[in-house]
Amino acid sequence: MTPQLRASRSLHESVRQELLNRIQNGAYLPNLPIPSTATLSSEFGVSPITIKRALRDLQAIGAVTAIAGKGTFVKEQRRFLIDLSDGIAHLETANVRLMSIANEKISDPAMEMFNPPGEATLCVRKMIFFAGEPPLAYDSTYLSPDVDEAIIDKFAARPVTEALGRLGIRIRNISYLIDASTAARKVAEIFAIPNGYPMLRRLYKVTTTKKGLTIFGILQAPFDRLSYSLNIQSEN
Amino acid sequence: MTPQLRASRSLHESVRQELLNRIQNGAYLPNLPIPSTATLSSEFGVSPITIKRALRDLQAIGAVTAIAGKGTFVKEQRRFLIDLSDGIAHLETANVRLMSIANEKISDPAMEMFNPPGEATLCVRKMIFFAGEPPLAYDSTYLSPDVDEAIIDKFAARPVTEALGRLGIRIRNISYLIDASTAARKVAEIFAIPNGYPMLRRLYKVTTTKKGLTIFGILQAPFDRLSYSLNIQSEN
DNA sequence: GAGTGGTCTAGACCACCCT
DNA sequence: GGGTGGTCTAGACCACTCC
Repeated sequence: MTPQLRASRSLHESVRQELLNRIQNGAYLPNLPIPSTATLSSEFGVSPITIKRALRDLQAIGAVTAIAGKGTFVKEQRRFLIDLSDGIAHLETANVRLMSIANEKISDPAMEMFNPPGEATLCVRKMIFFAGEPPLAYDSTYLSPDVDEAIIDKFAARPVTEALGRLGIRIRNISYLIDASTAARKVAEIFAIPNGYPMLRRLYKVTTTKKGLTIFGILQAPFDRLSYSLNIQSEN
Repeated sequence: MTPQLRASRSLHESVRQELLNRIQNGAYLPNLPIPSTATLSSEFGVSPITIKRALRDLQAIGAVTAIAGKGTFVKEQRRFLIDLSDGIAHLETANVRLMSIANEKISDPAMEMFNPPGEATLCVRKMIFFAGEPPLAYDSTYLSPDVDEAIIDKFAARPVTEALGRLGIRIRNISYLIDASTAARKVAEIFAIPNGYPMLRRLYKVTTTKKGLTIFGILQAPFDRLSYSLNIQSEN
């Protein structure tokens, strides 16, 4: 019954590779549980601890989700694609859930590229998701503390570019910084992903035609939920 | 001597958080070793295994690098920034090391968005790096198998857009897909990073004015080495 | 109550580096 | 030879879910 383990530098790595193959081959199906740690332990003839180690690595790369008391489930892979070719991240059909509004300084070091204001800003944090699906992204928008109440309300209710559209405010320029990061504790809780899970981030600075209104922010999503496309036509 | 551990859901998480704080506070300095597992074990009053668990998590998020036989070192954080505003990833001053040239089919599922050819292509794989620095990126370029020898040579020696420039071939259109991923075994070895390490990827499709020459490829880099910027001026 | 995954510990062995 | 991190195992306890 003991399957052939791939030659590899370590046992847990071989186990991980074999389980991953089964997932990719369809031997284990999305949204269904894989055999329990105890079962796999006897099947592979290795310690339960080694199985757990392999499963933990599979969680880290987004292949499975473990729920204590229930089992370990194969994760369904479905990525949302945002096109940035016109500078706008189109999310008109998305839902928004406001998480918090607080006075806060912009602290992320990657943000320094945009020369953000040193003083405290008004930070609007929200989740972006589609009905019936796991949360897509977490957005932190930083506004000048003296903006109108009406503007804050719009940013609390809709994604950035759509909020601007509904307010009738024109965009002058958008700067993006796209990078990958690892989920901090709070973000990991929100998305129900392990601490340190890879995140795709888009930092933005939006300048508008409305005097004094410049918007900074970070939109981040688990790496297996979102990607960006971009098309550039050569001039002439 | 036992320091106060942050209230948290688990011991190894508290330890990880405390060590991360020390790194960010400058108590542990870049490129220098932190105390050994045994030392930390007695300092925190927890099992060495728990320390190892915390250190492994810190490796996974790119905070430290462990070298068996030497110690665990704080990783220096320096990210290279590529501007994509004109569609070109400028890498003129970078060095290139050819890794392999082989006939291969394009297999990455994310690539399907570009409708790549189903038949086998010529795959040129190379490292991109700056002198005296750890490798920056790993590029896989897929060419039609019937391209000229001279063209293959240029792609083996230089980054894609620069190779085209030197060949005097004009670009008609570039499509990008930017996402995050986790390092497969082979890639992890090349970069000397742990298996499953977060990677920032840029998939591309370049169409040219030269008849029949369309280039597909994937450029990937460890998440803590590279990020992309993009600036969009609003028309009118 | 039985089964699940998550955590923590103890102890052993290995490969590697440095002196 | 002594120190380092990496691996594997055994065994225990917990919180949770489902029947």
